[in-house]
Amino acid sequence: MRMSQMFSQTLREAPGDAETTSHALLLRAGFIRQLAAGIFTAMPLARRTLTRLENIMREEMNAIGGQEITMPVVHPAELWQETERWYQIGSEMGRFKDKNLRDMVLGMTHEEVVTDLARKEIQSYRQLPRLIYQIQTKWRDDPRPRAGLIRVREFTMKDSYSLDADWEGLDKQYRAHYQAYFNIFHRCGLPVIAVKSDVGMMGGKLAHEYMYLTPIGEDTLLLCDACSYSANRQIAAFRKQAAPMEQPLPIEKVATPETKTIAALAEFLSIPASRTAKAVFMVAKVPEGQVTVDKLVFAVLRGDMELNETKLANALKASELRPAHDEEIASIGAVPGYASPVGIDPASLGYSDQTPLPLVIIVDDLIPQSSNLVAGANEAGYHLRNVNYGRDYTAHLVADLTAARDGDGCPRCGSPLRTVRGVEVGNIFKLGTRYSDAMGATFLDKDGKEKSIIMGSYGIGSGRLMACIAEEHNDENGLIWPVTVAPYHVHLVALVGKDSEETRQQADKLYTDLQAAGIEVLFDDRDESPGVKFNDADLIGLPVRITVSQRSLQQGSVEFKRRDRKEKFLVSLDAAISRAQQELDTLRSEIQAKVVPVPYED
RNA sequence: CGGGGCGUAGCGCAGUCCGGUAGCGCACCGCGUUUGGGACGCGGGGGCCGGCGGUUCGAGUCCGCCCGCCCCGACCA
Repeated sequence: MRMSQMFSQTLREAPGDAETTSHALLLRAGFIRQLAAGIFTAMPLARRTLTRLENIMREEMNAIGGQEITMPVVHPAELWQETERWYQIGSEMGRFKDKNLRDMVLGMTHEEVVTDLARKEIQSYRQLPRLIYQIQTKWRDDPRPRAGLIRVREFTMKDSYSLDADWEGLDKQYRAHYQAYFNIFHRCGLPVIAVKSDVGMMGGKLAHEYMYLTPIGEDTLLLCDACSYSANRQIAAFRKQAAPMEQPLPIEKVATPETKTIAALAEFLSIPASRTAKAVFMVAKVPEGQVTVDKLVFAVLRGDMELNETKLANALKASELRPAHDEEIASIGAVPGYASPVGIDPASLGYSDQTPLPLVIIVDDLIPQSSNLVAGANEAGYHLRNVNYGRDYTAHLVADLTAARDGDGCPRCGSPLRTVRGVEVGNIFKLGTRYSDAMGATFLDKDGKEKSIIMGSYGIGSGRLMACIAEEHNDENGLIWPVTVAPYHVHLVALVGKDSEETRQQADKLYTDLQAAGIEVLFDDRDESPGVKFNDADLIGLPVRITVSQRSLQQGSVEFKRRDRKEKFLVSLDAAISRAQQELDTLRSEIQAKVVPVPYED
């Protein structure tokens, strides 16, 4: 490609709203342009990188038996109603009506369409296992797009779906993806870790997320350096420090003026926060069939713990959670700041006039193991000492509700956990029969019985992957693309002075010869000063730069420079092509050395 | 959805407090000079100052409503 002909330009200054490195550099180097919040155009350079990423994904998917298909972006709503996700997913789903006023969905993922395909195509166990995948546009109307390509609304995803006759088959395909995904990221030069994760809106049994660790990440992960336990904070377990059980003492009401927070209460009574119980009120949307019911949730945690909303939502099977308003709290007779489960009878409350919302009382699993806690008295300015679960109150549910924190004990080995931030670049889910049951995707097994197809789904966002690679590989001058995903291999810079027609001709010839040798070249043939050309080359970040100038030609040579190194060196014109091949091969083998088997962690 | 910030030329910004015919740098076009780390001279083009409404003789500037974009949080893959 001749830069004089290229559609995109570089920018000297990044737009002011680009705050993350990858966003600013991709904009400045002319890779991406924004159309609206979370909606971007891939310009020619980005398009080439994306194609390379996607081809790596194709190779790895094909290697584990994947067959590429393309499913529609627009789906009839009926499919999503069959699985009830039409009712469970909120404003994140793009919905519209076609000209016949039929409800339609913009695909945010493709389980429904795959399951519909499977129930039509698959009749026999002889047709299983299968693995299909596509690289397709998704629309998820995220309430808050951010950081350039890291979190967007419209994006391209490689999504694959496994279909199996038995659970062993699913496990096999899941493990095949587990390694194939590491291969993909490693071949793209992106270091990642796999962590156990929440299944979220996908439903299903087990999930891992592939995390690129970076401070700009929006997920918090807990890692154990001792035993390699790793999990998203949303589901991370940890060893809770249970206090020794004591003989239950009689309840005692104490005046505790102006102690609306746990910290204030603990200080006022001179006790550790772990001797208190904390009340957290939320309103949960809980799907019941085709309707969603709002429920007031009264969650009780030990005072030194923090609520993990994902764990709470999972325990309640809630699709949405929000903090309750004070009026809602008051409606059950609790007093905000001094709320207590004591004296609130879970059985007597329900769909009554006093309580517009049905109530669910749920306690953290540490609470039944904690004796003589201080809890609210449901009266402003008063608390109760020696409150004991079971004796003084009970709950509808007991579950793990608390968020793991930095330094908490690893659930496996007890060593302190460490928190890091990460961006999720891929995920794998064991869906099981969540979709095939709902949509009647069955097959006839060997034994003549009709069974549900067992499914898995697996995704990698290509734009986010490109952004993470940009975030990882750059310096103060610009991007530094791994050779496997660089838009071109070589940046050929021609420094053509006034009286150097020969330089121009040599550069043109080298451009043609490099391409003839199968090397992809970006040729800076523009009428620009050397400074501009070198700065643009650094900004765009192709792996190898070759400079042709009168100065080097006088020695019969051209100048080579690797983008990731400082050194420059001269190579004779005759040897330029083979040296370029050699440099690229070296770069390729440096990356290939990182593509290694990764032990499976369940 | 809550909190904060910002919308003036392709990009970065000034001008808004205190109303009086819209500016700077880069980029862009033409001519000439220049060519190893963001050159120089001369001459040019480009703006419904986010939108609508109001106040005023007069609004980029004051008032109201709306929209868009960014950041933090909630949420989410």
